[in-house]
Amino acid sequence: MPEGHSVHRIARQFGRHFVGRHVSASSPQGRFADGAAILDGRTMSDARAVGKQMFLEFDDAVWLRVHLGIYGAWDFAGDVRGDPTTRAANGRMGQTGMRGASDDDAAAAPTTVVGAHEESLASIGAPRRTRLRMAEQETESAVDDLALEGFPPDPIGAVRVRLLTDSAVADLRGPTACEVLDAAGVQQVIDRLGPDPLIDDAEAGEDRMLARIRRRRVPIGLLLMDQSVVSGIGNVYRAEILFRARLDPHALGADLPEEVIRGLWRDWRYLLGVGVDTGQMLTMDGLDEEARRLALRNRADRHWVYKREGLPCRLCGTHIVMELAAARKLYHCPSCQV
DNA sequence: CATCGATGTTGAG
DNA sequence: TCAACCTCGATGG
Repeated sequence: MPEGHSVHRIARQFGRHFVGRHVSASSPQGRFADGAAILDGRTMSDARAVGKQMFLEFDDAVWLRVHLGIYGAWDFAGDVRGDPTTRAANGRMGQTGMRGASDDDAAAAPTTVVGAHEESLASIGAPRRTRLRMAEQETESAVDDLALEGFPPDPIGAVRVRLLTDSAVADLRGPTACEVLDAAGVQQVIDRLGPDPLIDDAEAGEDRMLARIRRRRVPIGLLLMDQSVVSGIGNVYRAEILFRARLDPHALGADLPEEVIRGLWRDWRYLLGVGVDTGQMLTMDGLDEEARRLALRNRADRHWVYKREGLPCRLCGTHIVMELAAARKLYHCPSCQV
């Protein structure tokens, strides 16, 4: 459910708090008991994201591949304070913003309350925990509850995998993929993926995406979602990138001018960077500051076209159109995007 | 309480 | 092309 930016942030979180640490692995839910047994007791040696795929490496080149799919979520807790990425990785990464528990929500959580309480918890030697699910829960009582909880906290819900160090815990629930692989298996997965702006060299990645789009007589709206064409773009970024390019989703890849395709790659690279830095899918930087502030206030209405079916286009007033494309909702402005 | 839907992918037909 | 997978907050009764 998270698009590429979230997965990169999760990998960063593992890199900061788990890599180099001895890890206890378990499957509280039971569905990954065999895999957890393989990982248990090893030291994590690397954490990498490619597009929406994440790979955690353990001793002896044993890898865990995780794909969150549409429901999946990592829930971090423990001594992870002082980490600028913490709040983004906290909470249920991957839930929709509408349901209040996305990385966007977590990233938007006020930092003052959290910091103050963590400070006091540390000073009394109590277990520290920074699981914060949504800004709305950051009340006095909610934080007091945190203080009463021990470490590690009991798993909440159906936890497929729990990775635990002496001071941090990560719970995985609802992934579409969760499997142990060897190095060759990891390479096989990566080989099937298109370029990722945060992994591939800028020029080489751009050329690769260009080549993969130009030889296909397939609508660009579908190609951007194809992870073998370019990695990490999901339904939100697809709609927003196409609007930002004023590009008709139905235009065929093979018909697009080279410079247009290169522009798509560069915009994706830019948006991904912003997303990784902020934990939010900020796609409206073209708006004037006041309009942007108003739009961001309501998280259900913070994009150019995504989920804005029937609403007036922010630029021309034409009703935004939604259609199903390959069973996914595709939004665009029929007037601006030609 | 039941049902719906979601930032996704796979594989059967 | 479409159902299945999988989880849970939101929604409606």
